[in-house]
Amino acid sequence: MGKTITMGDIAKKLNVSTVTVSKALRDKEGVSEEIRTKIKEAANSMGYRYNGAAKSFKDGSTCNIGIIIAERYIESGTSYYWQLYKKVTDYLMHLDYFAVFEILKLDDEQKATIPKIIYEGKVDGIIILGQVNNDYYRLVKNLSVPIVFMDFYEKDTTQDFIVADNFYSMYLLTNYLIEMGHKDIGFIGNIKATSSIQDRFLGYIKALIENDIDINKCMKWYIKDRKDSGEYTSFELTDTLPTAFVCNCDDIGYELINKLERKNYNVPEDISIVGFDNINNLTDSGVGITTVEVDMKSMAQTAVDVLVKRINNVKIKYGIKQVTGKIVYKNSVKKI
Amino acid sequence: MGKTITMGDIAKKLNVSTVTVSKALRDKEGVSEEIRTKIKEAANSMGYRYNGAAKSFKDGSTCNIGIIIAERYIESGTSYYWQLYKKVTDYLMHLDYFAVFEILKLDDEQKATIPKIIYEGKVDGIIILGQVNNDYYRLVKNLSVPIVFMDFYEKDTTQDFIVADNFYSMYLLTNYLIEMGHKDIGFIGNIKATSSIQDRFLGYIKALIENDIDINKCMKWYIKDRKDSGEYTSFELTDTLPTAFVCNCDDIGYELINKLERKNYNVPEDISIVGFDNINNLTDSGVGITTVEVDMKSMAQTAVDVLVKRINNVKIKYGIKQVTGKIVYKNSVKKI
DNA sequence: CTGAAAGCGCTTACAG
DNA sequence: CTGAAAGCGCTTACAG
Repeated sequence: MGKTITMGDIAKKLNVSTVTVSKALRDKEGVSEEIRTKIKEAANSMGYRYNGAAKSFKDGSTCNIGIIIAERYIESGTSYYWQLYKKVTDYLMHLDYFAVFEILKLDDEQKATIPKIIYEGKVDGIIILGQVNNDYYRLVKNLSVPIVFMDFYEKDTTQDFIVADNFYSMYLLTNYLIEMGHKDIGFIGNIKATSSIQDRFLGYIKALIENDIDINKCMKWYIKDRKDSGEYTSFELTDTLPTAFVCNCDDIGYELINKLERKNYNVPEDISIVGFDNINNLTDSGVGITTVEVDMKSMAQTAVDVLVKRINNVKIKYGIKQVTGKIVYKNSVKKI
Repeated sequence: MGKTITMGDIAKKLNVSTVTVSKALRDKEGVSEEIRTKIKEAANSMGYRYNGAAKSFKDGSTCNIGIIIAERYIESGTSYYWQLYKKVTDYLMHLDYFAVFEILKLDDEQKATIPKIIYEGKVDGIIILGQVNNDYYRLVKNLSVPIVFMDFYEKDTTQDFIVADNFYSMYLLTNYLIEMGHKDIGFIGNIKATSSIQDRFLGYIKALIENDIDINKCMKWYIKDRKDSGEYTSFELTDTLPTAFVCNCDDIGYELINKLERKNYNVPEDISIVGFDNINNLTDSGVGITTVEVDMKSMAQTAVDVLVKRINNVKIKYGIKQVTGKIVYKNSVKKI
């Protein structure tokens, strides 16, 4: 291949300065339209290619944001995280940043290996999508670039966490069940697995407490759907059943309906169900789960806005930002 | 923030040369272990951050690959393209490249706007994932960086296309149906929507021809599941039904089973079904569709390998590369 | 093993 | 509107 064409080459050919070429090509002011046109034409015909690295080098910023997602969150075809990832990327581009993607391997997480995008100095900041283990968390939070954590948080007031308002949303949703006459309400999830599940659980408990419902009784219907490590396991129904279940997510909710229907319980006639996430499934029997829809767009924008401010050294408070979701009513709850 | 620490700063502090610092930090030979250690420690304590842009600038390559996916392919939570994207990224990182993601908006596709990653000179090459419209295709294929197209092709022998072996796989799968005694076999898909669907259709037709099955008869059971533009539409069953359906993809296959079950036809007892993609669903009635699993990993690696060769000016032949999939037998076909 | 020198292609700040 | 000069932080190729 021939040698690379630079702005200097165009300048020489047209007998103008490199500065003028730069202004013309990058649509900056300070060039007459006539010369600008001539320069753009020359650039085209000479096969000029803009060198982004030179610019990044010059002004000391890559305009790249790294997005790190642990592999386990994106192994299945369906994943909430892909949608979040997409919305983050969308908004980044809107602000003239680029998304550089890194998949965090289990091994690198456990050994707390420094991310390649950092080691290679590829990005101005990082967004970590989804909870990571403690060692890895400690590694990345001490990195030399700003970082924002999404969809989980730690007890650390000097970092930025963007999460859905799990606690409050599930509190509202459980209250709704109670208003519909339910008092025997189980919970499905593993409250040690993630901060999100735990907070949803606590919102559920708060609603029980406020309504003088016996928590110990309801705990008989606490069913674990995954290991503490987050890995899914198949779960069994309890011997007796409550009149309603709060599921930590819709996926599990639909699985629950399946299990119930096979034992000839119908939803919502026999048992009511609420979930979280608003995945747009329907069972074959036509049941859609009443659920919470997380405002992913707003989460994505908040995360990016915070990160960009950190990069630009805008002083803002550290801490958790909770993004409020909305309840989506379907047909999985019956008034009793 | 203080000023940026450079290799030069470390060098000055330790009374060595910048060259030595560079060698030490980048794990190159030519430094004694003693000095290397000292340099690494100093880098740490001084808060040094490697400047990837400087390196890119210096050696004229960004080590970034752009991945472009049209927004319409990733709007739903579930998408084949996310998995392909993930595998491409995985392999890129394995080769020390980074993935820069760009979502192609419908508007930019229709107006054939130059990709931002190109305009900003961010990448050494591009992979386009999924079929794009003709104007956009013509734009990008004339860009100044190497480009590889995945999951579709055009009649253009001077470009690189990596596709699944749609034709041959569907030919095999249809033959299997015929071996199981089926002669009345319908097809669901829109053969004008994408090259993949069209080729699957042609593989199906080939099997019919070879087995002297009346094509015109089978065409009575050709059902369109989407518009020519690719947008999904809901479809109706034909008045009479064949004994088997070839579905252009599993998603549609599961939708078909749903429709059939609501009309009290059972799969595979009354009607057999085959699909494509091997999405790991099961109907509530416990049916899994016999299908083709595309070797996504191999597709991803092939695409990346070709692109990297183009970037390095390795002379290889242009054209289509078809990656063979495998048939996955489940329980949606009955011998009749 | 160690290092002096040159250069990658842009942009900024300033002068005319 | 136009442009001369300086400099961003590395790495390569070579000499000692």
